[in-house]
Amino acid sequence: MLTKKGKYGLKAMMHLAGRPPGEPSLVAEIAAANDIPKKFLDTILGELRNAGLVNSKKGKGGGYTLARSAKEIRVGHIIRVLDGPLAPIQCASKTSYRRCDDCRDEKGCGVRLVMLEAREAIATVLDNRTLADMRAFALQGEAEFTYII
Amino acid sequence: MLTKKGKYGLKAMMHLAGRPPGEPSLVAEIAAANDIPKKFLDTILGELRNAGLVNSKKGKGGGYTLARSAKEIRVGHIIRVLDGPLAPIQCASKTSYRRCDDCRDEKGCGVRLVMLEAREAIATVLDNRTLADMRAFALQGEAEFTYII
DNA sequence: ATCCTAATGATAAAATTAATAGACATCGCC
DNA sequence: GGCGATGTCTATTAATTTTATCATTAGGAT
Repeated sequence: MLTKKGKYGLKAMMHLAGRPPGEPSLVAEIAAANDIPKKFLDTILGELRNAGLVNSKKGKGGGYTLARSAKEIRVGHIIRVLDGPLAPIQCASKTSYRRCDDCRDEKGCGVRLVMLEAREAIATVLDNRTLADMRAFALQGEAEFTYII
Repeated sequence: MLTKKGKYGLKAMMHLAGRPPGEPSLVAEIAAANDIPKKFLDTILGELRNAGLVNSKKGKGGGYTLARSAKEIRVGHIIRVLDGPLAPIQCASKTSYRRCDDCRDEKGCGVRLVMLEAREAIATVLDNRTLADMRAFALQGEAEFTYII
């Protein structure tokens, strides 16, 4: 399960992806638009900046912008930064493997082997979907919605 | 990420799957064999029993057994019982959907749409893999291991 | 220089969830 | 009835997540 941090982060990134490139958004603005506690969002965007996914500018006319085009930002990357590894279990993670302290014989651990499959499945989705895809999905869903009305 | 509860539960189920069908295992035995705190395992097996995945018998000669054959127990089921929904976000869950309180327009929520894909990918793996598969994996990994030696 | 704006950082409080322990009840067999 | 096992209930501890408070730093405009 994603934490709220992860969810908020994704929403904030979506928000940024929806602005004309280069035009910064204020944290307060993003927070208000997405029902996110402003201060929490501050730290979230801070982490995303440290990870090189967004840029920030202080002072008047400042705010946050995407560091790259939305096409070049993968959903999996955002989630790893905010919520940690995608794998259901650390010994099945590729980007941040760690041995289980319990678990005598890792090679013969069925749990791990199944979780490797799961990790693969998750990563295949999340590392191939970009912010741009996500945004396109949203607009499409939106359109279907208004069409029905 | 799985919690320890989930991981311990899977390991315990593997343990049961490895016994001749019908022959009960003691909690103490399973706990010792897998480095699981006995009391914690008690409650885990309790939940698995309530979910109908294992049977228990008290008194001498008692213990836990699988409620069905290992081929008929899906990994996804075990995880759902112990750790909750597979979906990365509740509004993307099929078995226990819940709306996000934030999120004005669910239809047009890109995050949700991508997470629906992710959920699908995860469930495809975990709902098709059974305890028996997991055990087969383990034996195979084990074999490769000893082969290398 | 000074003032306003906005991000930054450090810290800590509150809330939630996860992980474990203990004591006692219950059940079933011999 | 006594022993060997699970079952239940409660409490405690630890870890993590979420939010709030307050002070700081940097940039731009006047």
